[in-house]
Amino acid sequence: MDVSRILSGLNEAQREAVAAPLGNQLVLAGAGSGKTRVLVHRIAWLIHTEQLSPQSILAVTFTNKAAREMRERIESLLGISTRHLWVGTFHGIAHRLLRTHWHAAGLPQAFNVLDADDQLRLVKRVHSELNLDEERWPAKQTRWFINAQKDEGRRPEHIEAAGDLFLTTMVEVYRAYEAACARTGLVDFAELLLRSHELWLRHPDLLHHYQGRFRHLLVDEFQDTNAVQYAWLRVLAGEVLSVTAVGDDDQSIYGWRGARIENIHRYCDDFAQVQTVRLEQNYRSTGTILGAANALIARNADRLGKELWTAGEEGTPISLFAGFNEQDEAGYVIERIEHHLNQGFQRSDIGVLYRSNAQSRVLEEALLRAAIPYRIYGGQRFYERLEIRNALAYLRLLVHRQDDAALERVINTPSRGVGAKTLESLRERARADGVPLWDAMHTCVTSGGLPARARSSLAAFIELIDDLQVSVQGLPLGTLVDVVLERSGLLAHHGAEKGEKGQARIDNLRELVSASRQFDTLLWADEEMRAEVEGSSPLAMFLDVAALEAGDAQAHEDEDSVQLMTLHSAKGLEFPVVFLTGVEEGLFPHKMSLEEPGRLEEERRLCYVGVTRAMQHLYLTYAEMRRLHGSDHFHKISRFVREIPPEFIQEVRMNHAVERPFTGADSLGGDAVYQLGQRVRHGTFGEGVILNAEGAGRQARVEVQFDAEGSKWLVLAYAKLQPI
DNA sequence: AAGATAGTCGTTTTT
DNA sequence: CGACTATCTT
Repeated sequence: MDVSRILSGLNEAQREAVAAPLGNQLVLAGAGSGKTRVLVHRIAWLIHTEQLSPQSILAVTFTNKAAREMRERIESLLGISTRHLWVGTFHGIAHRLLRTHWHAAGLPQAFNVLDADDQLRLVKRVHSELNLDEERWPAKQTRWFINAQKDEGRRPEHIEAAGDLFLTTMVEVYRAYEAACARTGLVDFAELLLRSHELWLRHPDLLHHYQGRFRHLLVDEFQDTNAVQYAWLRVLAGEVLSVTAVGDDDQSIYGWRGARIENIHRYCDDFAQVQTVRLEQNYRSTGTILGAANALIARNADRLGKELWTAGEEGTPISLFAGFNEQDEAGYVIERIEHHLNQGFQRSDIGVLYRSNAQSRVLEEALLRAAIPYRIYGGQRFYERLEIRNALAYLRLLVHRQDDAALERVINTPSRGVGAKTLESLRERARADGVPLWDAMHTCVTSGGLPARARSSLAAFIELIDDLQVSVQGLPLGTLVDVVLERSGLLAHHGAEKGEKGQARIDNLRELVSASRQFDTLLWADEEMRAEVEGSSPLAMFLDVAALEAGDAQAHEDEDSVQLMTLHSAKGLEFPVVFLTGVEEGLFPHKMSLEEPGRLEEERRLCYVGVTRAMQHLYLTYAEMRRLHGSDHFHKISRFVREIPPEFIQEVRMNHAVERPFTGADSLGGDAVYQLGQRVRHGTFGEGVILNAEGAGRQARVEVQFDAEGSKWLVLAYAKLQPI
């Protein structure tokens, strides 16, 4: 492969970034400017032209998906295996380091990763041990506090809390929580980062080893790094390694969970001779969409400054639609979706975006009614499902008996007569002896202090786990998981759930078996990975994958479908047609963000992200009246819409497609002619008068002012109205 | 130990 | 309004 291939097809700025001499570089990559492409080609360039060996490159991303994509693209560009290249998420890399250097990091070899759900349970337990009132001290708040502290790199002893009841209490819980984690060998997500940072600081020999191994570090989505991640990177780079930071300050939308946009500025100060390259040519959107995006983001202060441009078409104006209410808004979205589908777009070419998840329902219902297949992002993911978490808990116990979080989850699932009281005495025993629950359980069984029945239940549980461990010895991973599901009684337990739930749970558990089998196959096909199993086991490695990667929300759904998601999850994606719904003051920008200017700017960046997802057609829609939390809200149009110059926007006429008089189904299933002002009778609501109408055919709806019930929007096809 | 019921709360989310 | 939880009931 020759060098020209690495540079061909790149624009001047991209080429500059890719072919820069080895050194510190900041790539400010605007939306749709070919950021991933530059990263991938940069790595190829370093290997090819700077003669860096693949193992001397470390590339860090935020999501597993991004890491996977980068790996795949490097492989296809260079035609080499990326096995020796370190590409992964911050958490994944930190985890790998801790697994390798567990001893130096002060962890038990078999430590388990604690996910958000188990973390909350643990916090609750610590709360009750400290006799904190759940009312006054919500566990979620404490979890948030602990994670925020860890994200900032602070241990309890770093927090100045004197005289402040809130802080003193939080620090006390933080301490007790840490002690519980240490006792039971559990490491939460933030801890992975914090501890591997401390690993660098406390073991200069290890740090030097890695500084010798790596030559260059690349970080994607730099604007999303938090304080620990930045510190980790800074220490690792030291004075010897160079760093490519790629990011876009205008797309920083995770400030609320610790991301520090300032890290981009700090990078320029802290690292020597940073060369900055701006990628401003956009290959995604029309001139109109970019004009709107540029104008919008220009309202933010303290930007590094960037203006997107395109060599392409101006395109069509942005459509702005005002609905009466959210149903009306959804009706318009459906109508336009159908229009674009008729034009020849695929359903997957269409993205429907919203600020908060609660908004998805009305849209879903409308899509369902119109029989348009859709896919909704977000929601519960595979490894987060109850039955899967239960199964993983059994597996975790097999690997690591000290895992209290796992033990608590399954000791009585399925129920085997270990109730709340027994569990409470177990916890007390564990607390008194300063040991994990498993050990306390042994003590209780042998030395008494419990009713005979509870003792035999516990003994049976111990035997179950120990027996499982023995009988599972030497089995291939898939079979092992299968046996555990069967013998633990989980399969029967979940299968017995009524309705379709039971079957769905069984299906998911079967899916887990096949996922583990697949993982096993992959593992044994790979020399390198097999080497890593030394000192570990396929099961332990599978559990790590499950902990660090939540999996997809929907099981392989491959039907062409319209894509529904929040603005946050839309980052990094693009669609020929985009609907940005609910552009209303209070909703977007969200009312919680209105007070602090900083948060409002983040909302604006979120809007910028939304607008720049669109390639050809962008729709902004809002509802004049919206039912939220059971009451009506009358929102004004979002300020963000006003911030877009009017020349880019075309207001769509309200009451579109209304035909008056118009026809629709009547109570006998035939067609009837209706008019505004006409009196009608409804089966349940009684008599009323038609005030308003919109849509046509199956979608035709009318607003009826009922004499007794007030006014309601009804779909003619279902309402079975009788003209009077 | 399941099932019913009352009470609460209501951005955004990855790892 | 409706999803989720905690608590009470059988």
